[in-house]
Amino acid sequence: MDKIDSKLLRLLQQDASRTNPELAAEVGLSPSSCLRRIRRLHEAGVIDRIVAILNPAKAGRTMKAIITVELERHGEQYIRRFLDMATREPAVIQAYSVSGETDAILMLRLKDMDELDALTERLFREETNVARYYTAFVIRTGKETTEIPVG
Amino acid sequence: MDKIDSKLLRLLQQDASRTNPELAAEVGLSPSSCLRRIRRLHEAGVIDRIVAILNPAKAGRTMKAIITVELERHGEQYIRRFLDMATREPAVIQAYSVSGETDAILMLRLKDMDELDALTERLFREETNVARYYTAFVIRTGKETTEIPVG
DNA sequence: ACTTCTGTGCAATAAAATTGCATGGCGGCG
DNA sequence: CGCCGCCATGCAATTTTATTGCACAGAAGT
Repeated sequence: MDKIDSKLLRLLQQDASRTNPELAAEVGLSPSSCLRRIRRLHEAGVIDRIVAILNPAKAGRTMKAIITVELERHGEQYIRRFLDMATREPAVIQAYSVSGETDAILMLRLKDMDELDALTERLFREETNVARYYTAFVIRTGKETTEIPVG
Repeated sequence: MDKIDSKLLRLLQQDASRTNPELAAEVGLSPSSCLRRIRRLHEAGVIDRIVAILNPAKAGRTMKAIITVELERHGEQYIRRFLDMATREPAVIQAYSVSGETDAILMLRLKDMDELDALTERLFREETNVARYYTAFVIRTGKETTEIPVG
């Protein structure tokens, strides 16, 4: 993981559609060497995967909501059960168990209110062990990146 | 946006490193047609970008934290100012202004506690107009996808 | 029924990815 | 201090993929 690797990671996190010769030129290597480094980063698991990021509005998912959840019983197995249930929902794009007052935080990507209604109905009925939950709607997105600082 | 487009979007959201001939076979099209569809999705902005997703642990950013923020003065311009400031922090990977009790929610990707300390020092000093903030550390990640449900 | 538009497959061409091989730098060891 | 081995690099050859022109077929509209 030298300087060149870091630069490659930064570039690929910003735009992985670039061709190898382009990347090679950017970091000052020959295409073959550059390719081998990228492959090595893949194999080492530093690069987990390459994905397409959609424009939510144009993909028909305009609403975003963040729900903080407090459970009734806080045992590890209960939290796990709730997280598993939340994870199965396609609209849930992030699901975490967290420290502090709240037990879990969910990030949702929704089409409309009806979808939220149906989802909360499924996740927060009595037998799901949820004591309280707070729904916050995203008004403005200041930043939303998949980029992790490297180096 | 027919069935084939949706399938392409699903596939590309899961793995955009696939070659065009592979994708074409998956959706039952010739490579050239498939490529043209993908290009069209790009041009239409449905596909925003192609990025590499790193393994946070292997990239040296193991900690994740979520901070909910309440501002002292809630005016639009204050919220905007705070969001802008948060956005400039590389460790902040998501920054939203939200409805409800809290004004903003930040998602952080951190190397260690020192980094968090330094960051809170910068973001939550007196003149930043923050009344209260709650830091929740992510204990377990149940789900974390960039995939938006399509179709 | 005719025209038009749009998407498709095929084939040719250009570009990129992949691999073998030889070279050179760098660190460890004698 | 010099020798040896290791690893990354660049070059070149080969395979694979991306790209584009072209003609055709189906759907929609006139």
